Amino acid sequence: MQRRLSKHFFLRPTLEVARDLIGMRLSTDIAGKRTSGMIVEVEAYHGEIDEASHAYGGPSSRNKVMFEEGGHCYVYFIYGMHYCVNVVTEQKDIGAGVLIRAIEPLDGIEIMKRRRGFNGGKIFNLTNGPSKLCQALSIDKKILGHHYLSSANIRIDSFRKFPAVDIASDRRIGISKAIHLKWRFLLKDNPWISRKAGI
DNA sequence: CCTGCGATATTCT
DNA sequence: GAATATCGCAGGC
Repeated sequence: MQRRLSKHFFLRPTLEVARDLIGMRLSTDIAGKRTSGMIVEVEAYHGEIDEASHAYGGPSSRNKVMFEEGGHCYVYFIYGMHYCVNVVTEQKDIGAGVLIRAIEPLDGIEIMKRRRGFNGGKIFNLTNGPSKLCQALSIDKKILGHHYLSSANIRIDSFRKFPAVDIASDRRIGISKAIHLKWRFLLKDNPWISRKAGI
C-alpha cells in the first residue's frame, strides 16, 4: 500500500474519487498540534449535472476553488457558525468535489476533545459529522485553497484499503435538490459515521 | 429511542 | 427576504 498519493488520484471522475477516499487518512497540523482520522463517510458533488452542488451555475467568489485542479481544499462556512471541508476533483475549470462527512480519529484524540469541548457523553460526537470533524481538526477558511499533497497544514494519504462490499452508497444528507442521487459513500457498520445507510 | 427548534452569517434570488 | 452540503439541546415517548 502506497503512502504518498499521486496528484492524478484527484483528477479522476468525482464518484470514483469519493469511493476511494473511504479508508484514507485526513491529517491537519495546526498551531503545532497534529490530529488525524480515517475517512469513513463522504458525499460527491458535481456542478455540471448536480443542482445540489455549490458549483452548479458556474464559478462565483464563494465556489471558485471548486474549479481549480483536483486535489485542492474547498472550505465553506454554513448556518452562520459551522465549516465543512471538501476535496476538489477533476480537471481545472470543472466544478466538482467531495464533502468529507465523518472520520474515525487516529492521532490527537485528546486535542480533539479539547477543541470540541468534550465533557463525557458519546465519544463518536467528536467527528461523526462534517462540521464536527472540522472543529476537531481545526479546519476553517485559513486552509481554503491549499493542496492536499503540498500543504503544511492539511494532508491526505493512503491508509487502509476496504473491499467494495464494505462500502455502501446512499442518498445525500441535508439537501433539498437532486435528492435521488446516491452519491453518499460510507463504511458500513463503522460507529463513526454520521448516520446509518438507508435500505 | 425519537422529533422539533433556535442559533447565527454568508450567499443567493 | 429566504435558504442553507449543521449542531446541540429540550422534551416526549
